Amino acid sequence: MIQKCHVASNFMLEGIPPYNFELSVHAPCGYHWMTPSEVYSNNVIWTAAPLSSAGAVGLKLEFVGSVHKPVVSLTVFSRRKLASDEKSKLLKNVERALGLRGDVSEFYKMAETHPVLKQAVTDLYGMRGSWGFDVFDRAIVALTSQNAPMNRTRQMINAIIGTYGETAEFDDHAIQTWPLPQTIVEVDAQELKERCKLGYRAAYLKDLAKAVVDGACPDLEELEKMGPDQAKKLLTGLKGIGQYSAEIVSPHPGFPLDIWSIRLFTKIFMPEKSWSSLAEAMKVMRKYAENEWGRWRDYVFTYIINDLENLSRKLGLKLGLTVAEVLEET
DNA sequence: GCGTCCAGGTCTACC
DNA sequence: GGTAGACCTGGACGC
Repeated sequence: MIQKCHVASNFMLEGIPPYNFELSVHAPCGYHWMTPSEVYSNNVIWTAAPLSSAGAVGLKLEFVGSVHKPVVSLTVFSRRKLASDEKSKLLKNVERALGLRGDVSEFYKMAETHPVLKQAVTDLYGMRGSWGFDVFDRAIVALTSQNAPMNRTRQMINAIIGTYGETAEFDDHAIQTWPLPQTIVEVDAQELKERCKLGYRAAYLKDLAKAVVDGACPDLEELEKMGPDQAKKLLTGLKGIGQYSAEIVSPHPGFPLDIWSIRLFTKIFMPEKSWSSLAEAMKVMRKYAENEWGRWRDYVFTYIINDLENLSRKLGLKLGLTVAEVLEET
């Protein structure tokens, strides 16, 4: 559905330094920040998000501060004036996705203790690792990442957005964004499977949409209020969401190891160890991440993944997995 | 052009 | 609690 968004509201968002806007919102980990069709140019990003009550809203974010005094000017374009609760939820979700209020000084101090982390922090100074608008789009990314190489994940995501997504027309841009869960609930599972090439994931996606609509799956704000364990337990209780997906969806720190990232992390942090099985490596690496980096383990994950090329070049690490190689391999 | 193999997370059945 | 096999699809590869 196309929403012509004429009504504009402005907000100024201040962050905790250091903050690098481009590194944080421009294709983090080779993916989108909010939606795949967003446009980034010279410290401005045009993107969109789906609001269940008001449809797609256009978002223009312009970085008007500096790394040491970060300020983002946000303009929200909607088809009608947003109610105060809609505005409040939208602002919370955008601020969370920007990671503006996150203080990373403790992480940077911790990173001093390991040469690889130290280098990654130097290369990506001020980057945040947050992304996504709410629980449903994060869950779609998690579901389509299961059992699929990156190219196929992109293909499924593009088909879902292209077929059932919302489009916001604003400020000379037309940005496609995620479908509302209410839309997916109404779609026949077989149609979803065939049109979006989802395979067995179609049933999971439909169940998940129903869970979001019914309230069985809370939004990110509610998940944030829960403890990390409670949020994870709730998410893994949903059909199609296992440990990996729960760590992608949950707003709490996680370490979403998959088949190729486990090779990468064990190579960097446990190069001397040999493994009897992949399952063993996963278990040990997860425990290591929790013990060594605690609440910062998601930052370790994001910084390493985003800095593969630099780390290979500057530290002479034979990771065998630059971004290009990972994309090629997957 | 056709057939085969591979990638990858979760669920289910079974031990 | 641990593990094997099935679930889907597109792309790579060999013939």
